[in-house]
Amino acid sequence: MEIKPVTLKDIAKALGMSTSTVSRALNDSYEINENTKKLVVDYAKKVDYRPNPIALSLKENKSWSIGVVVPEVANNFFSMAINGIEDEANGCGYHVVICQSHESLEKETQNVKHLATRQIDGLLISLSGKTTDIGHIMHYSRSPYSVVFFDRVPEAGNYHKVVADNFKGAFEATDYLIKAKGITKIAHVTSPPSLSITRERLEGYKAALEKNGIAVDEELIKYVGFEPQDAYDTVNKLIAEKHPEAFFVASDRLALNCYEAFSKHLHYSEKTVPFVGFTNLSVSHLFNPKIFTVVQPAYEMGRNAARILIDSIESKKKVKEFEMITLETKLKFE
Amino acid sequence: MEIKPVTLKDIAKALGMSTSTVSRALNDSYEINENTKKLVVDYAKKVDYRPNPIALSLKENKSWSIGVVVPEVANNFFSMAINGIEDEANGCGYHVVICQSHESLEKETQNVKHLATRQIDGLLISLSGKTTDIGHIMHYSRSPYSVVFFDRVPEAGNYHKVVADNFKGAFEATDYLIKAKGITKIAHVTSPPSLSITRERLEGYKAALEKNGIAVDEELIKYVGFEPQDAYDTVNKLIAEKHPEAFFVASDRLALNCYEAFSKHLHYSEKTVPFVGFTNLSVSHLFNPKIFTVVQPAYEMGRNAARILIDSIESKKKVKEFEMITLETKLKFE
DNA sequence: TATTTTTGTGAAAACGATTGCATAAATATT
DNA sequence: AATATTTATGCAATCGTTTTCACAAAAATA
Repeated sequence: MEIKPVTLKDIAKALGMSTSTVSRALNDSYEINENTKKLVVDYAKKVDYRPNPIALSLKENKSWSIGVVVPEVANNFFSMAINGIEDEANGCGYHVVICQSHESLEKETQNVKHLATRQIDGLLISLSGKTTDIGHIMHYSRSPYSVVFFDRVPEAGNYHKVVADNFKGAFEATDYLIKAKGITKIAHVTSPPSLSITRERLEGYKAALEKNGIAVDEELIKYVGFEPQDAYDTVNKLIAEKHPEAFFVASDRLALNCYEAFSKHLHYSEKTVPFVGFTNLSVSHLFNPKIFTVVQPAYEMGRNAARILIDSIESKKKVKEFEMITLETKLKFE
Repeated sequence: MEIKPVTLKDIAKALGMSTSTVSRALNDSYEINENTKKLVVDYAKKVDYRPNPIALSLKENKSWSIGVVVPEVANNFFSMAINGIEDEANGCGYHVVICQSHESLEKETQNVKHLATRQIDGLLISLSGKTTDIGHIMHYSRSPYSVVFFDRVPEAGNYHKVVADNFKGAFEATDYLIKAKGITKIAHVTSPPSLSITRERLEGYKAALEKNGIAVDEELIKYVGFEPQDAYDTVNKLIAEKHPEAFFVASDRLALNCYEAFSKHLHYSEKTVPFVGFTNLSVSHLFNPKIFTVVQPAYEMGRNAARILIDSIESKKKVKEFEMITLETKLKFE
């Protein structure tokens, strides 16, 4: 049953013309006689001719595919972001190749190299937790304009970036705990300080404390790696040693791990110790004890990142500029 | 900074030989002199030569990519399955192109056609909720051996398939409710009957009832569409009219929607009315009231499906056979 | 009617790789 | 020394398109 696709040559032979004529007819070239055109177009439709995109790619040096590197796919934030990326890219005729760095720099480097070899037209990337510099990424990209960083972005340098307003989101969450709940001793559990999101959210947290005249207690701030056990231990230790009046956990996966430990301390969770997480879990409102969330516009971030990338790929302009988009987070505190 | 990749021709020119020699040297052909080989290989490494996969694809009529069509990416089961697919495929040098049908037959047809046009070497697909026949899928595939169905598979016909043991999973869950909890009035809320998973899980549910000498009450069995509101209404109605002693919801997304309505009926959920869902939510154990789950081996299903597909693509054998793999589910009832 | 212009078409090169075939040079065999 | 064989390399075709160039035939102009 192996079906062999129809080629230009097949059509040319069947119609007794040259491939050039057929090609031009299908591309509606002005040079081709209307009758010939109609003949070709009708026949092509009849045999369900579809141009071989691989041949086109070779000719045009364009793969019509964009690469995506994220730490994990099975993560609410990233799967929703990928959703947005797919929608935007597919709508523009691109397809999307996804790779996972699993928070490893080596894997991330491999991914980027593999994608480059695959002739992607551009790259969307959210950095791994171990990444501190982006030489390996820029080295394999066609140009600095064919890379868009999202969520976890490099600090310095001119690049396309799409991020959530992490500072503001963290500020508002913290401010709310202080203002509405009258809480001052808020633990902040966060990801490695190498990540942009870590620093920005921490700054938001600190700013809210300071604005409300509360001294920052460094012992309430904990950096945690990506092992679930680290999260459990950290929460248990915080509870034992510091008795925080609220928890604010700064990233998606981390929040769930911390929550797990938190929810086991019944004397804590059953009292009104609010638990806030920067997370995109769609079912957070079903948790009990309650989990308050700072929600990132994941889908929109993905969609915007893809939009910028495609614009940049397709722009013929010599003089380009880097775009930076910051999207608002939303408190889900009901 | 636009970097142009090094080609065979570039190397040939630089080294004053023909592209054929360079190609053969890099492919370690026995015909090439060892000195020449070394010269070429060293130079290639120096300039970071990487063969253009698009040119290779064109030559070999092989894209080294496989297509995946699922109803939704942002769904625990599917994102974990995709995880398995990616791992297996990437390990074998393939990349993966993902499309979402959003439970629509039209979208599914578009996706399959688009992927076919993209020259994919094979297809992994989990059918949309509206799909009742697979003509549109087989029409666009290279051969029936280059398609693997997983999770939601067509009933009849010889095809590659990877599924969970839905019957057994549903049977065990139901049997447990009866045996361990002494419950007889169990509501079964499920997806459209066109889906294989719906029918198999329903059969498991019924078989467990019958084995325990409980008559099947058709009014306790509800088919629900994909709108969240349908799920809410169904649960509310069931509670109002039938007062079930337990809920068993047969699919991932559906279970969460039903649970949402269920958890609002405090007089219900606070009593010991068990809620069971066929779901892969990683955080189900954090829910309160408790949610019991029948967990599918999503990662393994994806991995196996990709494995079968790639074996089938790469097998040179003329005589092939269809593979059917059934993996065990796991009760998370602690 | 002779010349120019327009119109429509085909041959061939290009994209980057592989590979069957031809062939020159080096070596082995008689 | 003459022939046969091996070794190492290059030429050219191929995969499916697009596109430049060339060039007939037809139409328009002189």
